[in-house]
Order: sequence, then C-alpha cells, then structure tokens
Amino acid sequence: MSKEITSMQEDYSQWYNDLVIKAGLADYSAVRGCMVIKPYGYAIWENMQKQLDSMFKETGHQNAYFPLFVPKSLFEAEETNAEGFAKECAIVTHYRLKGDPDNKGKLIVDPEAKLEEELIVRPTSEAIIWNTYKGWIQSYRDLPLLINQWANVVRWEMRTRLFLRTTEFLWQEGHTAHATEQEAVAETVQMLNVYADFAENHMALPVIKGVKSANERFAGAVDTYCIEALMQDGKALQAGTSHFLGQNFAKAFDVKFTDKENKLDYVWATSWGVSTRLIGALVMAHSDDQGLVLPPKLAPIQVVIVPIFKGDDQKQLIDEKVKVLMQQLKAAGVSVKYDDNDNNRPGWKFAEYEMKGIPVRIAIGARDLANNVVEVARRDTKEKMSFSMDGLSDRIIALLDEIQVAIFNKAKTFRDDRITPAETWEQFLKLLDEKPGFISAHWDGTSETEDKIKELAKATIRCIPLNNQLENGKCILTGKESTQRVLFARAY
RNA sequence: CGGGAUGUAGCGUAGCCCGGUAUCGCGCCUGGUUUGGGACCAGGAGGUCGCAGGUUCGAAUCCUGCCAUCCCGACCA
Repeated sequence: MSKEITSMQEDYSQWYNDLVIKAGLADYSAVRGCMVIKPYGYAIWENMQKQLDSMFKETGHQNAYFPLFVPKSLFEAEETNAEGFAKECAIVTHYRLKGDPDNKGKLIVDPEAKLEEELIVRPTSEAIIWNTYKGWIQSYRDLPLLINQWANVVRWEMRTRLFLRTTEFLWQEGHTAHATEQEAVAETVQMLNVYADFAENHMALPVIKGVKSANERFAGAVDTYCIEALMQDGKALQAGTSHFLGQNFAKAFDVKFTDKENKLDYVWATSWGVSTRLIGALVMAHSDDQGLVLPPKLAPIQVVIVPIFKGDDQKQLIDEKVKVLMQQLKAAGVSVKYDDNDNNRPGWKFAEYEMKGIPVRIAIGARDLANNVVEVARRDTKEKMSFSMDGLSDRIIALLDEIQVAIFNKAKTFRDDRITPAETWEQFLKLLDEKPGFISAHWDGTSETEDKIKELAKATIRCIPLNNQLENGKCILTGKESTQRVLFARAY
C-alpha cells in the first residue's frame, strides 16, 4: 500500500477518496454504490450517535424502530413525498428464489413468488411511521409524540461517493406529532438548533442555519430548515435538515386528534435527520495532506502514546510511567491507546496516527525519562511540545479542549472568509470560480430564477439564513426587486 | 443515463504496440539486528493476468462480446 495520499491541491476529490480508504474509515464493497464502514469509521459514527442520542433524549425524544419495507400503497399516500423519492427507490417484487433448471448451482427469481403488492425499501420513513401514528394518536393527551429512529435507508443514486452519497446509508430520523402549528414549528427549530450545536461544538464544524428555498425543500414539507457547512474546496455541504411538515402527512394518513374542546383536527408534524454523511463532512472540513484531523470530542482515540526504547530495561521503565498516566487519563474519560507494538518503529507510528487524525500524540523515550518530560505533538497544528511529567494528565486534558476549539476556529475563519457578497452577475460567476464558497446575493424569490442560476452557474441557493437582515436590492440574475440576500454555493 | 478511464498476488504496478507461460515495490511468513519521523539483512510463501468466446502449435499480449469498478456530468442527503 502506498504511504502517500493525493494532495488536496492536486485533486481534491481524489484526496478525499484516498483519505477515507487509507485512514481505514471505509472500503468499497461488492455492491455498487454501497460501502463497508470499517471499524475506525464506525467508531466515529458511534461517537456521533452517542452524543446526538443523548441530545435527543434531553429534548424529550424516545427511540423506536419501524420496518425497512413500506408497502407501495402507503408509500404513495403523501403524493408530493412519493413523487420526490419515486426515481430513487429500490423495490421488492418477489420473496423467493429457486434453482435454475437450465443452470445447475445457480438461482433464479421464482416467478411463482411474486408479491401481490410491491414493497419499497424505505428511502425515508414518513409513510410507514405516519401510518403507525394513526393508531397511536386519538387525543391531545397523546401529544406531542416525540420519536426518533436510528436506521438505514436506501436511495438509488446515479452517482455515489463514500460517505457523502451512498446507495444505502445510516442515519437517524426524528418524527414528531403536535397539537398546534406553533408547537411543531418550535420543534423543527429546536432540532435544527440541536444539530447546529452538535456540528459546532462536537464536530467543530461551523454551520449556517437557514431555510431552504422551494426548489431545495424536502418533498412533502412545508418548510425545510437546514444547517449548511463549507468544505475546504469551497463547496457547500448540507449537514442536516429539519422539516416542518404542516398537516400534509396527517391528512395523507388521516391522523386526527380530539382537542380540549372536543374538536377533531389533524396533527402537525416534523421530521429531521442527519446521516453518515456527517463523517464525510468531518473529513472534508478539517483534514490535510497528512491525513485526518479529528476533533477530540469525536475521535475514537484521543491520545496515543508511543514508547521509544532500546532494550527491555528501558521499555519497563517507560511502561511504568505510561501505566500511571493512562490510569489518570482514563479516569478523566479520555480515550487513550498505548502502542507498544514492536512490529513498527516510532516513525511509522507517527505517520500512521497522523493519517488517523488522533488529536494528541505522546512520545516517551529514555531521554524524556531522564528529564522527567514527554514529547507531546498535536495533530491539528503538528506542533511538538515538551511537557513535564508532573501534572501531565491535566495538561493533556486541557490540550484536548484547546484543540477542539482551535479546529473549530480554523474552520470558522476559513468559512467566514468565504462568505462573499456579489452585486452583479459577472461578479457572481467570477467568485464561484475564483473564490468558491458561500456567495451572498439578491434573488427575486422565484423558482424559475433559481433554476436558471443553477443551469448557468451550477450554483444553488443553500439557504436563506435565519434572522436574515432585510435589505432592498436587485436580483443577481434578473435585476428584479429583492428584499434580502440569500446564500448561494456549489454544493455536494 | 451521457462522457472519460481502469481491471495482472492483499495493495500499487511493469509487460500488451511487435504472441513463447508474468516484472518490480509495498505488505505477508521465518530468523536475526534494530527503534527520537514511514528500519535493515538473509531466506520464503503468494497468480483462474475481470469473465466468456474466437484466431493460433502457443494468448496477459491479437479479435469479438460481456461484466465490474472508479472519475467527470445530469439526479440527490
């Protein structure tokens, strides 16, 4: 295996692919468009899950699990949603194979085993869930209903990319039902804030909260709220969405409740989700040509200790010191690995753990023992420092916090520098090519204009930022009146 | 689905034009020496050359068909 990855500058796409593979996050699989998430990548996902799950629980949600399959008749009940996903559905039509009479040892689909009604492999679970909610909700006392599901979904995409867009992916989807519109909108915004909090404080990924234009709205939603992040190549990535579904699904699945005044009404709904795509975001936002750069809060291993020794005597002395340090770090909840594997030399380990993005590396050798110090290297800046053995664990813990903040600040500085206003169409196009990022520009508010801009510039409206300042201006393309700027970008 | 490329050992490759039974590196195994930025020496194992046909005495190499994957686009989280 080559020790090098393609540099970001040479080919950003290839850099990303190389990194995902060589850092051991995922592998291509025998199934087109589907990846194997390897243990190291899955460990990151588990850390994300752990954190998000606790945030969902804190906001009153419970986990449940719904079927992978959705009968076609249910799937088509909410028409806008069904139409939106129709082009990318995997469909189960049969339930049995049989031996091929013309080809021994091979199997064919048994034509006798055709399903009366096709089953759709869920691309999202609104349909099956709202069909279920119908039986769960009768009274305002049953509301709000706050459910989250951790699941896999399948969307048959034309073109896939590791983590960013795979045919099957893992995600969570929250589905809530409420008595009032205000309450449902508040839930939608609350979950958007949870996502933004998670992205910024755990992933160290600065995001812009906003609302999608009609073109980019989730199929079946009244409003789609989103968090948008910027990758190091200047392309935007939608990192999470939270939808206000109005009464669309309640009406489609006939979910009514009796309110305090004994009046029947349809319930109000939300749904919200983030996926394993976040791992792609994490990689593309922070990493460099040496490998991953992981924020301490999500790193499967936060600290790695590498011993450097000549002979067993030295090794034993190092082991003793390391044992104490590891106990202290573990007691403080730090994930630490002692790599005293003798098969690889220190230099190899240094490079390997840089590839894996481990935030802090500690090297201990005879020289350090003599001076009562260790060598500490931080992954984000590659800075090497000498720390005293005394009070070491506290300093390491403080350093992890410092790195978490530093990674966020670096990404934020980059992002903020790439939110650029454009006043004219020429400027808009020039910026997209020369300083890719978010471009803040006026838009006349029509879908037609947005389509045209997408066609001409390959840029889309990423969002209308929340709490956007109103400002009179002229649409970047049509010159028509506009009341506010929106954020455009080329996106993943 | 359109455009481009690639399929040779676990990985990366040479050989293909001009046909003669596969090269090199990494990794792996054994033993030894090593260990402060991807160690070294010696020995060793590992191959349906993507698949199926065809041409030929003989095919990784030439011809035909197929399949798969990756990249770029359209679609999308």
